[in-house]
Amino acid sequence: MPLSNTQAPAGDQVRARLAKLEGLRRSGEEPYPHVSPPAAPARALVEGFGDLEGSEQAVRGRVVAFRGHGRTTFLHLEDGSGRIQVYLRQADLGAERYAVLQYLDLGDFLWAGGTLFRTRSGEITVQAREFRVLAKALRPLPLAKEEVVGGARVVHGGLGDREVRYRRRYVDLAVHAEVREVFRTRARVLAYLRRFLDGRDFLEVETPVLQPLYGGAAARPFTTHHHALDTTLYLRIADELYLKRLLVGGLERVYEIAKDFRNEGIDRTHNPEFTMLEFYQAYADYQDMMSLVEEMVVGVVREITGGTELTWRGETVDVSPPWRRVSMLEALATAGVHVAEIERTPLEACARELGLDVPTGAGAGKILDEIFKDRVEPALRGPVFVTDHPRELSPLAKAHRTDQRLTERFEAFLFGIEFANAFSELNDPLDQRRRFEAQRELGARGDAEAHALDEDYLRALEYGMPPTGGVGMGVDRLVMLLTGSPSIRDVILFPQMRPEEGRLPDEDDATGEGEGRDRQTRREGDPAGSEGGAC
RNA sequence: GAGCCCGUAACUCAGCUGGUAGAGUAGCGGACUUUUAAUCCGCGAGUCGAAGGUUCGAAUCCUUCCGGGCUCACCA
Repeated sequence: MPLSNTQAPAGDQVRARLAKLEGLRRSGEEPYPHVSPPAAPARALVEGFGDLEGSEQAVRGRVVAFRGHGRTTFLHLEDGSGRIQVYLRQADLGAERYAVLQYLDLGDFLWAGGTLFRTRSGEITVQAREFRVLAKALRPLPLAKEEVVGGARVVHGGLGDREVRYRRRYVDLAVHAEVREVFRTRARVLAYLRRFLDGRDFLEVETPVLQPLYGGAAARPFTTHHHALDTTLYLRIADELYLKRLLVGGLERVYEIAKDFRNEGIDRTHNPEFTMLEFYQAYADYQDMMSLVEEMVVGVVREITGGTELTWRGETVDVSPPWRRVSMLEALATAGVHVAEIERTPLEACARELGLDVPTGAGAGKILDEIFKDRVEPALRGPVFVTDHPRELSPLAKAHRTDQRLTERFEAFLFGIEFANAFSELNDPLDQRRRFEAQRELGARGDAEAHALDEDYLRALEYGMPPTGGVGMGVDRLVMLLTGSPSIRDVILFPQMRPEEGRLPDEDDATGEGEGRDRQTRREGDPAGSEGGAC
């Protein structure tokens, strides 16, 4: 038994629980049975109490509160539906079974069966005739206690350290029902988006995560290597170019909910891997896509909140269509910046005047974007579509039908956060080649995020792609807004963190140095072993 | 990458201008047959993020490092 090794560093609480584990076994209670007797959801019993009072019922879940009173014990079980109280009496269970309760802890999983009743103080409760341990917990959970003070719910305890909450999400989830709720909402958002697109004849597809050439966005990629092909592969930064190849192939409406990977900084709105919804519709342009985005967003807001208002960080907006649509140049003019020419020299002068740094190697479009971000973006409370970006910034967007300096593009903002980006997709292969070449020049001048030239994509366009509207939507950001989460980390179950230095000392001890090393050796030796092995 | 802040028991935190640690919850022991932050009595629990330095003496002061948060920058 490696138990002794685990004990010392983990402290007295783990030690006590290990002792109780043995106590359970000694009393003939299997601490980790394979199955559970059937049980009802806690909420079903509470809500259906009117009809169920006095009936035999069973519940199961995690022990989240425990109050012993000598020959009586009250505890609360929490399952996926909610909480319910269980009342256990020595008189009902018999002295021998009742004594087993001393080996229970907060955090254990338990099944209990008995009569449903209401206590003197009014709480719906199962008066247990029998119980079963379903799984023993060896580490203490920082379970919160709640009290009601003057009608307000006051929570004591819980897990506050954000680092621990993100790193040990299982604890965060186990202890905070509201965190579980965020991820249920996330799932509902995803389901709604699928339903919305499926209902409009979009086909859900899957395209490569590992790509020989990355593209579809301006970003630095993660690089990896395929051994058998002996070739460099990149984790996708976007699936755009693949989806548009499908348009060439005659799939007129496609979408993908894709994990994208960008080798960039991490902050409140950026995680290195994130979920992007991209959808493309043949015979549509960016105006059509604006309408579709409006419809989609108001639909998902209705789905989640029941209304059309969204509140985030103390601000409330109404997402009912139509949203404001403002071109980049108009917005700048409104902000007092009049841009006569999209030329490098006057723009640079303008940026300098505003006290902005002009990155070396920045083209006219980039400078315009800088000015925009500084003067306009912070004031965009939304919902709003910012449209018609300069060509240079949008190498995959079709030139604007009335102004060749611009493209037919929009970015959608809510609360100043950009959550969608869309174009009338560029389907002129010759223009696309020129744009790629311009990007290559930017790259040569040191822009690490310049788009790569993708010959196969150009070849695809040369076969002919219908006029198409396309949208990329940041799902995580959308979920942030829908759940009132201030950080993207609150809507990603396991956000990227710096690796923990080594393993926890007590876990090292539990596994044993030698065993850990063994395991690694075995894994590394495996391929060689199978080559020359018994088979 | 820059600035500010944080890291003390399982959890939430206190520890002033240096004298090697405290509270509540959780845990352990005891009392208690309708409690609900149950209550009452008692007890234990900590490489004070890490390493150096100053000092007779460091959780406390200094330096560096590690990890995190916020703001900014970067990032459509």
